[in-house]
This record gives sequence, C-alpha cells and structure tokens, in this order.
Amino acid sequence: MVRALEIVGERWSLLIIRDAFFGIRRFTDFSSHLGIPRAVLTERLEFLVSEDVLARTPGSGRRFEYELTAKGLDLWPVVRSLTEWGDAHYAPQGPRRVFTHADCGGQPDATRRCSRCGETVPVAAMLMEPGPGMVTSPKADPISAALAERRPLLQPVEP
Amino acid sequence: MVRALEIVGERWSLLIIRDAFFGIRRFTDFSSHLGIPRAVLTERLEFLVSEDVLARTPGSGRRFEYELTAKGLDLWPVVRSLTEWGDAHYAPQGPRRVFTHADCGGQPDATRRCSRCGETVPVAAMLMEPGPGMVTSPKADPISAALAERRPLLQPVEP
DNA sequence: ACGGTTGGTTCGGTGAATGAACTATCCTGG
DNA sequence: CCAGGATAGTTCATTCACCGAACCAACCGT
Repeated sequence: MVRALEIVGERWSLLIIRDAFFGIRRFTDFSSHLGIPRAVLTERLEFLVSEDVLARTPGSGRRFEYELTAKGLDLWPVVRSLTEWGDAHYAPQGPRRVFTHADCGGQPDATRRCSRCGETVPVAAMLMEPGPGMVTSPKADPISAALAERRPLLQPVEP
Repeated sequence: MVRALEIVGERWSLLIIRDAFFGIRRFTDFSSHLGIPRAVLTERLEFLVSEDVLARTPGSGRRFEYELTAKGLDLWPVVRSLTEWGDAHYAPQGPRRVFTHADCGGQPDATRRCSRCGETVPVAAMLMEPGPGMVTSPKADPISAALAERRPLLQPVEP
C-alpha cells in the first residue's frame, strides 16, 4: 500500500482521478471544479501522466485532454470505497450521487459486481445519477451542473 | 469523497489505519514500524481519535492502546483496494501479503465477500499470510517479523 | 490584427513535515 | 526504596509543499 500511496496519496491526486472518472478531461475544468492552485494541478497532472495513470492527448490546438489509462481505471474501487465510507458516515441526507448499471439498473459495489444481475460492470457502463443528498445550488458553474445530471461515467463533459 | 479525504487523506493516516488492521496498537510500535516522525504521529492519532476512527484505551500504566472503532473498521475496503491496486501494478513478484477467510480458506474481495464460500467475512475472521512477494530481511525489527507471520487481522501484536 | 481562451509559469508568504534532542511518567528488578 | 529502562510524548530549527495572485505565450475565430 505504500507504493500505491506514493502515486495517489498526495493531496488532490484522488480528487483529480475521481473527476476524470466523472468525465472531466481538460486543465481548466479540473482547475475550476476542484479549486486547486494551478501550479499544483500542473505538477499533479504531469506526475500522474508520468506514472501512467493518466494519458495526455492533444485535442484541438492547445486543448489537451487528460484521460484515464487502464491503470487509472483500475483505481475505481479506491474511489468508490472512499466515497461509500464518506457517504456512510458523513452524509445524513444520503449520498450525493448514486451509480447504476446502465443495462439493468442495479447498483454495482466497489468491486463492480452488480447487485441485480451479478455481472462485473465496466465503469463505462455505469450511470451517475443525483442521489438524495445532492444539493443543486443556483450559482453552480457549468461543470458542477453537468455533473449533477444523470450521465454515463467517463463520458467527456461538454464535448 | 472530499469529506472522506479530509479525515483519512493526510499523509500517514491510511498507513496508521492499515497497521491498526494488522494488529498494531501502541504508539511506539506505530512509530518504529512506519518511521513516521513522532510529533506527526501524535497529531494523527489525536485527530483520528477525535474523528472516532480510532479509540484510545488505557492499557497498563502508560501503555495506551489505539484500536479501530466500528467506523474505522469500515475503512477496510479502502485499505484493501489500495493494496490490491499497488499489488497489481507495482509488485512483479506478487503481493507481499494475502488475506484468507479463516473458516474456509477462500479469499475475500475488497467488499469482504469470500471467493469460496460467498459469505461476507468479518475482518477479524481473516488471516494475513505472507505472499510470494514477501521479503524477509534478516535485520527485521520484531514488529515487522511478527507481521510477516501468518496471523489473524486485528489481533494485537505481542499482547 | 486582435481579443478571448487555454494551459500553463513565477513569485512571495505561510503552514506542515522532518529528524534530532529532550522530558515526564510509570513499571520492574534488585 | 532506588535505579534504570520503557513508554508516550514535546520542543525546536530546518526543509519542503501548498497557497493565491499575477503574469505570459500559443492558438483560435472573427
């Protein structure tokens, strides 16, 4: 676990990875959604790319995109179990987001096993939907607004 | 996930919690096994106790013990999935430790479901055994040596 | 050609982490 | 009863990481 924490244990790293699962791919979107200092974001993205957790692909012009690699996708159980623990102990209204299997509507657990059909669900086949604890503030930025809608995981935000 | 990381996302916190699962309970043992600065250890233990992840109970005299609470035990999926990710991507020799269901010998996944009997295995009913990647250095301190033996999780080290 | 967008870099200030040394309390052996 | 060790810290100077704000350079559409 020491090596895992050397890669994803620094501050912000897991939040960047979580946002990547949610479909965020661009520098500016990570910056505005997370509120992370840009210098720190630069450093974290470069490090995660160098460790093959994210891949940096050129979009149009300067619009680079940071995407999860296979190794990065393997972090889903970490993201999911941390979220479940936070929901269980710090979300009296219930979770802000729930994740469902697009094919059958069941709820995959942290290991991606679906509660209804029993399949191991690929992350891309999961839908993220607002849960009972979701708060929709009127002044929400476009990114937060998009992430409060029902949408598939990994699908790029505003393509 | 933000709130979860506020509790367990600081450096050393998850390693302290992992060691607590392994059976470490005393200040000196955490210090020597993790190599964490003592001032930081003091602060982390106090914080985790204040957040009801650990409980501090008086042993004999000054020998306090830090034990996982129910809330702390709920962090097992986080510890397990981080370890699995590290093993999958940074342990070419295979994992250093494997965890088995004491009753049936199966291997519980991150959600504690046993691969053999299908039961949800309590953490206390799991055995930690050395795996193919375990390295037994001759100069190992007594704590590391104890943790390289087959032993139940949560059982206090040298009671 | 020009203003906006994107993806950064640079900078000074602040707080946290580090390792080494020191301390106070309790327990045990003689 | 006293000495010494074990335990669980505290203190301190140095180093390092994080922070917010400002600056900058390439590219785009018009």
